[in-house]
Amino acid sequence: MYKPKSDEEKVFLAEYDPDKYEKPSVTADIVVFTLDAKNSLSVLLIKRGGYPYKDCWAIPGGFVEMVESVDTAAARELKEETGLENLPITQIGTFGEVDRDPRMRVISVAYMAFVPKDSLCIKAGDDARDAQLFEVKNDEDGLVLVGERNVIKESELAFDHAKILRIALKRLRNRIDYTLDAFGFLKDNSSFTIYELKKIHEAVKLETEDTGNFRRDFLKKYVSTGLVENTGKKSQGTGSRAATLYRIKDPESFGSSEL
Amino acid sequence: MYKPKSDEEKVFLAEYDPDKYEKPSVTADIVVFTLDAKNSLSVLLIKRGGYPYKDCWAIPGGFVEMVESVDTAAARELKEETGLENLPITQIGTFGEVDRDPRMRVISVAYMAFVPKDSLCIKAGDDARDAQLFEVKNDEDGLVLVGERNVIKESELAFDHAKILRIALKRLRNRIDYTLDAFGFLKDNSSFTIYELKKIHEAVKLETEDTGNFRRDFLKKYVSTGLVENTGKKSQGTGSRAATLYRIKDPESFGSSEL
DNA sequence: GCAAAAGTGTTACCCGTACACCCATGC
DNA sequence: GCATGGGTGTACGGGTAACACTTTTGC
Repeated sequence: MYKPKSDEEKVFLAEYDPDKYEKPSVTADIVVFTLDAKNSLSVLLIKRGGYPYKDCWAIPGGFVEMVESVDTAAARELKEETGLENLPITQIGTFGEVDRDPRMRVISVAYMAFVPKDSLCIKAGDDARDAQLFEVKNDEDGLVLVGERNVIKESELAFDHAKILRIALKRLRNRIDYTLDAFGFLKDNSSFTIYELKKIHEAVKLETEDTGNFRRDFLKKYVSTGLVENTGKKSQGTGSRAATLYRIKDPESFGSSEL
Repeated sequence: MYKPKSDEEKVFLAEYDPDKYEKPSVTADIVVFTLDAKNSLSVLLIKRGGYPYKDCWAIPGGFVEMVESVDTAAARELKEETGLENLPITQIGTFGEVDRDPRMRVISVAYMAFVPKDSLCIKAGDDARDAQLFEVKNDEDGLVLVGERNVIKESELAFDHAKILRIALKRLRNRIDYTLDAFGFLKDNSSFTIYELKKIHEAVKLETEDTGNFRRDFLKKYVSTGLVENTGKKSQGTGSRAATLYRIKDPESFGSSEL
C-alpha cells in the first residue's frame, strides 16, 4: 500500500482529477481450451447476441471493472462462462489497435485457460446458451473451427479475435514443453495415466509421440523432480493392460508455473 | 474497417454511449535495454519529477492517447525518451492490479526495446534530463541497479516497476536464443563482428560463451540461413587480429521476428 | 614479444529418435 | 486370438560442450 510522503503529496492525491483525459475501455478476454470427446484440441466460443458483430462467434470476455484487477476480471469471465474457478490463467497479450471495436476505443487483455476434458457441459445445438466448443484445425490459409454442426473460418470471428486465437495457439504449443499447462487438461490430476497426458500433448502439437520416449520424458521431467508421484494404484477396465496411476504432488502450488 | 450490416445496427452504434461505465486509464511503459561502456546490460530509468513516487526512479512511460494504438504509444514514449524511432518493440505483459497507482485506476502495458550501444547520450550526473542508465545486477534478494554515482535496489523503484523489470529481464534472457533481439544492441547492424555479438549474449545471459562454439552457432543460425551475410571487409585498428565484418541482409524486415 | 581476439580442429559425451519387443487386459 | 495400450531395451546419429591450438594485429 502506497503512503504519501508529505502533506503536499496528500493534497495532490486528494485533488487529482482522474477525468482530465479521455480514457479507453478495457476488456479481459479468455481463450478457453479443452479436449473434446475425440481428444482433439477445442476452443470455447460464444455467439454474440448484440451489436456489433451480432451472431458472430467470439472469444468470451467482458469489461474490466474498477474494483477488480485485470487478472481477476479474466478469472471472473472464465467462471461466468464455464462455472469453473481457481484455474490457472495465463496472459497472452494485449490488443490495442484504435479501431478494434466500432462502438468505442477498447483495449483487450487476452488470457488463456485450460479446462479438464468433459468438464464443460455444453451440448451440441444447445442454442439457448449460445456457447459451443469448436475443434481447432488448420487449413492452407488459417484456422478452421469445427463445431458439431457448423464450420467457421477464422476470418468470420468477431473483432480481431482470429489474431488473438492464433497467438493463443502458438503460445500454447510453445509452452506445452516447458510449463505445466498440459496437466490442466486432465480430467483428474490426482489420478491419471501417462497415456492420458500423451494424448493431450498430441492434441496440442498435432503430432504423435513415441510411447517409450514420452514415458521416459515424463518420468524424468515430472516424477524424478517430485512434481508428480506414483499413487501406487493401477487403472482398470480400460480394455487393455492396467496402467500406473499418477497424481500431482502439490496441486495447490500448481499455478501456470514454469519448470 | 467494420461495416454495420443493418440500419438497426447503424442506429445502435450511433447512439452507443461509451461513458456508460467508469473506465481505467491505460499507460504504455517501455523498458529500454542497452549495453554500457563496459558491455554490461543496462536499463534506462527516469527520475519522477511529480507525485506520486516523486524523486523515485521509474520505467519511462505515459498514457495511451485515444488516437493511437497501444503499440504506437509505446513507440512514441521510446522516441520521446531516447530520440530513437522505428526500433522493434516487444510487448512483455500488462499489469492491472487495482492499486498500482495511488492517483487512480491505471493499467499499464509494458514493452521492451533494445537500443544500440552508445546511442543514448545520457551523461552521468546530467540531472537536468532526469534520465540515467543503470547497470542491471543481481544480488541475493533481487535486482540491483547501478548508476554512475548511485545504486538502488529494485524495491526503491516506483509503482510495480520492479516486477515489470524482472519480467522484462526474464523474457529477454529467454528470447535472446531464438529471436533477433541481440542484433538490436549492435552499434551498426551493417558492419559488426562475431565478437561484438558474443559480448551482447554474454551481457544478457551473464555467462561467458566459448569462442569457437559461438562462432559455429552464429554461422549456422544466421549466415547459412541468409539472415546475415559477410561484407567481405575486415575490421581494423582493434589491437588484435582483423575480424570479418558481417551485416544484416534485410534490415527492413528485421522486426522482433522469431527464427 | 606479448596481449587480445580471430579462427580451426578434434573429441567425448549426452540426448533425442527410432524401432523392436514383450506384457497385461478386455472383448 | 486379437486389439489396445503398458512398459522395457537398445542402438544409431547429431549436436553440444570442452578444450587445444594456430593466426593475425596493435602496442
